Amino acid sequence: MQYWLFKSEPYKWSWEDQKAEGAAGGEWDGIRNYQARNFMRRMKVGDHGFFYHSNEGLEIVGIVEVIAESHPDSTTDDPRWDCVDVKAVRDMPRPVTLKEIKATPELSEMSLVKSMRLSVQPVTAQEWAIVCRMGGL
DNA sequence: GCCAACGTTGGC
DNA sequence: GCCAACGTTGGC
Repeated sequence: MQYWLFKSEPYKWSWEDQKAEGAAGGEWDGIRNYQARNFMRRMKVGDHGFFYHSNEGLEIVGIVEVIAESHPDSTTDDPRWDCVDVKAVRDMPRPVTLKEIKATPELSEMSLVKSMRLSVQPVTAQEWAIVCRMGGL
């Protein structure tokens, strides 16, 4: 099982929107960045990811699960772009803010801190555990 | 709304 | 294949 982090600007696609899709979930589409796409290609069904609100919020608000592996992104005809499907699993009991993450030495190597523009990124098992604890899980 | 960081594009 | 110009992201 691998862990990931998915970023979204809440006014485009929010955690509420994600939850509204329910168990059926939906495509994590619109990614037009090779690095982010390559991470999605490595995802397996059952992998978990954090759902992060960028621009507004700046916090991890929930947990999603990968429910379909990489396939063509239906929002483009360009064959370069693939995406996975994800569904909402649960809210973070207490959202974990970027500020808190930056203030935590054990999380200083997170992509969220080091590669701030990467919209889909890997999270280590250790980072996952720390953030979950901070979020009240 | 600004602007720094950084990824992408395209001319050479 | 380099690199300048350009566009986008995302924190502040």
